[in-house]
Amino acid sequence: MAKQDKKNVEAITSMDEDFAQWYTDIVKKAELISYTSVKGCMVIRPYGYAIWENMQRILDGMFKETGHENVCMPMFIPESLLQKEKDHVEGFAPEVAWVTHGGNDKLEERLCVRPTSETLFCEHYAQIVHSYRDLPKLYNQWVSVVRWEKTTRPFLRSREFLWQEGHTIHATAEEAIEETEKMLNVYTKFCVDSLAIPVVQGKKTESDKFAGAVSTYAIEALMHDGKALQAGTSHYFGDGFAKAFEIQYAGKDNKLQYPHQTSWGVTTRLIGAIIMTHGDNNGLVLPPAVAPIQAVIVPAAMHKPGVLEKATELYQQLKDAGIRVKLDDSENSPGWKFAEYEMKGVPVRVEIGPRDIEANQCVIVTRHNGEKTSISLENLIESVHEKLQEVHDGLYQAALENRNKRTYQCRTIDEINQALNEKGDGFIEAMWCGEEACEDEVKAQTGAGSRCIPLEQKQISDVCVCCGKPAKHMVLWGKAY
RNA sequence: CUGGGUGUGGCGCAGUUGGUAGCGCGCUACCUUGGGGUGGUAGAGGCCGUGGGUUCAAGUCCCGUCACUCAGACCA
Repeated sequence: MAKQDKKNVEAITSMDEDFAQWYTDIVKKAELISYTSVKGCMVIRPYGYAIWENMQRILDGMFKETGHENVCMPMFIPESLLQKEKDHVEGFAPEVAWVTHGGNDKLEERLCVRPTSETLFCEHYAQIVHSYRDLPKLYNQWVSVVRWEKTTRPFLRSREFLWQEGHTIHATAEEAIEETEKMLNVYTKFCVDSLAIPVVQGKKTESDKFAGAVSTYAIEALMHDGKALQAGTSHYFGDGFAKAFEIQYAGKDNKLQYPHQTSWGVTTRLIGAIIMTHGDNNGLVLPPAVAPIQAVIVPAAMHKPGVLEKATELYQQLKDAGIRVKLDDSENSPGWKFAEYEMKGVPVRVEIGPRDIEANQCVIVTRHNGEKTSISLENLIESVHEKLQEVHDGLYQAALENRNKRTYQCRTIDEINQALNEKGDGFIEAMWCGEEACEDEVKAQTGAGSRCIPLEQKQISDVCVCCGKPAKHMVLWGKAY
């Protein structure tokens, strides 16, 4: 038994036993991050950063395709600038970091380290937008921001995190609303096609929307343990920021008017979403589209004549075919390598040894289900492509099944508590009257807060789950990260 | 911010009534190894998060402080 079993158990805490500890084990043992001496600030190690680079590459392509340009704003915001939009500053003030000194001299006005860059974009738009001909501006930036969080967790809630923030400005409200919806769809497509994570699109309730927004849209994902994670947001600002920052343009009719704005973002939190959606007790499981290594070649008996040569040949073939492949010819035993790359979530493993070479074949193992297949070396490239697709589809299906299994439709608060207690945490679909008091009451009594008002509505009942008055929307509720 | 846990070689841990540190993994060298963390021999490596206190004597007791972590409240 026991040797392997024991070592595996020691390597990582079981997710059923302690999900939070399992998560922490994975981020450390898969070498995604390392802690630093500043609370909430982490080193994203090469393997973790490579995942982010792949996400960036894919998303950036999607942004460019929808007409966006990249820019880069400074990281400091003067206090007076942050103050200009009232709701915005109230929302962010409690968690900003301040720069008060330059060298030894106290600054005239303190500078905040950007928690988000709406104010900087607005200041800039006021300078460059004068005519309807200047619109729209479709900007995006890839930067880090700082929010002084109290409780921190790697990827899920760190004090500094990497993200992209899109900021666009349009002549009309219609255009801006269309942009908001378009980017929500871009995020959805990215999560489904690249991360194999199913998401629910919805609108945030008044109490939950972004500080300064008219409306906030979000995609919500359900983690393996039944907790919800906000995976991306897209905000419609109307002309509120434009008015606060005095951005005006002359229309075709030569009348001055206020433009309409949006912003949208996803962060390195998506790496946390991948871990908690696809990971298992052997470690990380990465969706092929963003896996730094898509296939790893493990030679068996690699010092026997011809083995390493053959393995190198396979490596070159796969590499030439555009697959991110690694040949591990280190002195570690094959078994050690198997466990290592499982921990790191490599989607496909290719085993090649003397027996295989003799039969002109190799063994392919898929990470998500451990299935082993012998395939002819003639079909190596096609087979690996097929297997990568299989992993992606398998991951998406499993995540979808978990979500469906953990989505409960409830008519009363008692039903919510019953569902959560009997079946475990998950999404609750229940009706809502639209009153904030009821929203708060549901959370107080069940622990499940409102995640969003799904764009795809269902009629669970006619009355509010809390007060019994006529319902306005179906809300998706859940305990959140 | 509230409440719990933890801080001892690179990592994970032990350290009994206070007497000046021990184990496993990893690491280095050599040998061994055919398919799920291969086996062996010999080495290197720590003043116990940090500041103070009690004591003849502190990893061990007391106070402070910092960090990590877990559960809440808040947020991407």
